[in-house]
Amino acid sequence: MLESKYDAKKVEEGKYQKWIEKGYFESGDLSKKPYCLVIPPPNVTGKLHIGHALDNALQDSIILYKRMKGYDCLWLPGMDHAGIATQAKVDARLKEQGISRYDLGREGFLKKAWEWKNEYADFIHKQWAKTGLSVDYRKERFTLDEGLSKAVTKVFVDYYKEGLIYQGKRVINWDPQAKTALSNVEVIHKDVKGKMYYFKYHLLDSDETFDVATTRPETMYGDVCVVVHPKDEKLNHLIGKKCINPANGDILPIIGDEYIEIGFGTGAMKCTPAHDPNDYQIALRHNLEMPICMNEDGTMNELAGELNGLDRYEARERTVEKIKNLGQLVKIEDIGHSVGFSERTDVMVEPYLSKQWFVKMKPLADDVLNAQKDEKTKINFYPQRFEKTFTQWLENIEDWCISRQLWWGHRIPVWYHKVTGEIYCEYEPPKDSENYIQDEDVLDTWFSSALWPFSTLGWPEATEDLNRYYPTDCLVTGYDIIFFWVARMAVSARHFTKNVPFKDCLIHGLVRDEQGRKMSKTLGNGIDPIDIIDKYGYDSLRFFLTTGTAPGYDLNFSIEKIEAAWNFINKLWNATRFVLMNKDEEYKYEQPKIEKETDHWIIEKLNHIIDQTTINLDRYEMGMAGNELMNFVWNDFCSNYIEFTKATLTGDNKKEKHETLNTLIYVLDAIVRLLHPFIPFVTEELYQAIHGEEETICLASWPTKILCDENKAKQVDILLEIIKTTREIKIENNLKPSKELLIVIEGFKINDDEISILNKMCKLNVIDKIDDETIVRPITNGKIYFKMNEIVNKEEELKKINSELERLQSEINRCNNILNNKSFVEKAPASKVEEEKQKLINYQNSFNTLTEKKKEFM
RNA sequence: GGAGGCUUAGCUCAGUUGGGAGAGCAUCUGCCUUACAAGCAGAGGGUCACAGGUUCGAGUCCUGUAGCCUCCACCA
Repeated sequence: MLESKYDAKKVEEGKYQKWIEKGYFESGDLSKKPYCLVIPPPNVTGKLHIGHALDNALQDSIILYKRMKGYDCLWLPGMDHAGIATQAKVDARLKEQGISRYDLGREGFLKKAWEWKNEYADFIHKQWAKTGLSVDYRKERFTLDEGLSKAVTKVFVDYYKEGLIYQGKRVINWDPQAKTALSNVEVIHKDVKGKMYYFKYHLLDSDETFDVATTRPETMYGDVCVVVHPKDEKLNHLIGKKCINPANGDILPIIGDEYIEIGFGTGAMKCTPAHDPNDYQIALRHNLEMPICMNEDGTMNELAGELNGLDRYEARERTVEKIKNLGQLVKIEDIGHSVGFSERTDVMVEPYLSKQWFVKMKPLADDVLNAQKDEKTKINFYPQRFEKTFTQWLENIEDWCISRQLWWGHRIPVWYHKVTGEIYCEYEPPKDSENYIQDEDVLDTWFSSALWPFSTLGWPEATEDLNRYYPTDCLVTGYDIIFFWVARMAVSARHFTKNVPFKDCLIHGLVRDEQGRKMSKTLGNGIDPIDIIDKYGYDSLRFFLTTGTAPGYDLNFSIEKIEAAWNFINKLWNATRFVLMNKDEEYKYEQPKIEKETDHWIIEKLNHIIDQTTINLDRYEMGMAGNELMNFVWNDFCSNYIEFTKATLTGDNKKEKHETLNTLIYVLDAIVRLLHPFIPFVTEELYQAIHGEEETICLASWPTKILCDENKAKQVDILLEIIKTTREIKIENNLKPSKELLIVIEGFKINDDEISILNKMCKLNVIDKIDDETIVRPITNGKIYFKMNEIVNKEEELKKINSELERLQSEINRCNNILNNKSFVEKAPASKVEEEKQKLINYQNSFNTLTEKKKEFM
């Protein structure tokens, strides 16, 4: 017997271990159609947050649903080494111990990093277990696995040989804390308050001066010229002349370039090719020097003279001071501008000239864009609008800087000949390795993630898994990593597998806090999913996460809604408890016969909800599916159907009672299965309560419909009208709910079953004739007379009748208007016209009923 | 500068081929009724941001306006 309250802790304990032991989540049943998801691999940097919980819950719901639908489901788990993020964490840990990675050396550091990885992988596994992830652990992968590393090497070498990877000296985004290059997407632009410094520049051998503005005076030590627009009438006379850099007294040529916008700022711009991408382009055009004035850690180098070794921000202040002392500081303006920060370390990114490896993205992106134009070769985005985000990024794509000056990651498979400097780039290291030095850098972590859907299945080997499960069916991820990951997977999959990496891409939003703010460490408003699970259970959290919002939109965390989910589960729990406690020793479940009208009614509702849930899950509308299910369970099943059955369950007829139980259990079982993708743990508990502990819902199939008679079902809708009307009458007339009312029904043939239901549900009995005080209420195709022993408050009743008549009149007018509208009758679908006609008849009936009654009060 | 989104009941939000506005929470009234008081039975509450248009019919499609939000790109 189930306890009277749902206890999530008890329910969820131990189930996952059992499921895993029994191998319920293992793929490979070749008799079924394959279905495959690969998990977006979490970084081995820390605990999983609520965003992971959302992402995983959605995937698990899809997988559970598909498994019940009879697919051979592979949900492939794995983790990402997360190069820069993990290295930063390990660095921080070492720092606590008073050592730096340089003390350990590359090998020693990597050992520490693997220790870190194992520790956090363990942590992540525990969290996955708490959230019931139905993944196939036999297929688990890690991005630094041998197989995946092989895939990475192949991709690099092939790209290189095809001329799609090249090495080049460029101004890239430099993270001075991690001391590595970054790609464009790893730079977060934030609006910050800054200062614009205006300096007076002197011409060489002349008294003439002009002003130059900059936000970064510290880069002046890397300036090579001053640029004006050749058509700028105020300034173009300076072209060809020379001026003096106020920061260090260098002589700078003044050149003309159309990059400058006339009228913007002072019209003259200082040019620092090694520390600004635009200046770099100018320098290329004019064949200028590109001196670097900073070190890798963001301090100044010897070019800065006496400021050598100072941090870039301090150097800025000192430089301004210096120029001020020269009397050449014109003004300082407070401005707001956008500055790039490193996504991982959050330090200000320094544009920095350096030699890096790049992927030529344009031709690769074009292949994806072309494939996207064809229904047969495209990725389907849910919601669709994200396709535009995806394609627009690909259309404007820039080359991808893939080398990172880190140790934790896939080492670049490039060797330089010690003597000739010749590049060796092959799948295997050079045989005469003593003559070569391998490139020190590793690859961007996203380089390996970009291969995830196929490298995890064994590519480049032609494995059975790859053959069977690729392309994968769906990828579930947040909109925040469409550029980082989704687009790059699409690119590498198109190039190397000539296919999509996944057929569908379900995009979800972020989980925000109750006020709709982004969760962040600085705000301290993050929600640890484990805390919620401990308090309410995973099922409540999951129901909230999967049904709390429409696809693609952010979800505000809401403890209220978690509680609402808990309440719902508790409701389901108690409904099950009620059904099961009515079983007696002689009872044995049999397929229900569906004879009573109420049985037809609930089966019809069940059929409908099976259809709806299926449709909604097929298009990833978990929110709609969940809400409709909840309404069905709560209203149709609990409030109505269970209440209907009480009439027979409390009676003496055992056979009838058992038949009722058959239907109850039949519907309940279907409900539990329909809800399994949403609330996996409690549905297992209830499933076993129904079928016995040796059974498991993990192997159950998706419910199917059975026949029922819609006309019989419709009778029950009228019965519900009677019940509702009666309850209203009681409240309106201050009658105790327990008081029995006697009624006469016209226009509706009621049977004995229904009479006992009425009596049970609203203390109502049907008689043949009433001749004293009555109230009349219309129902569909008929009316009810209520026998009132107390004297009816005629005034009140008349008021009610009048207002109801008014309402009916306006409804009648509305129907008439529509039906008299020729265009409507001609153009609207016949069913719609018929519907309106039927409504009109009902309204008129009701109107007549009340008009008649009104006369009695006049 | 480019793109996308939002504006619906007091609050948080659903509303998918256009066919009479929904949920949860909150509020009010009445109930311990053989599961559930974290419950049950009722009730109130919305010119669906604004203005046009298409249509027999618009919360839903189109155009414009206003406010808010997000992403991308950015000028020293």
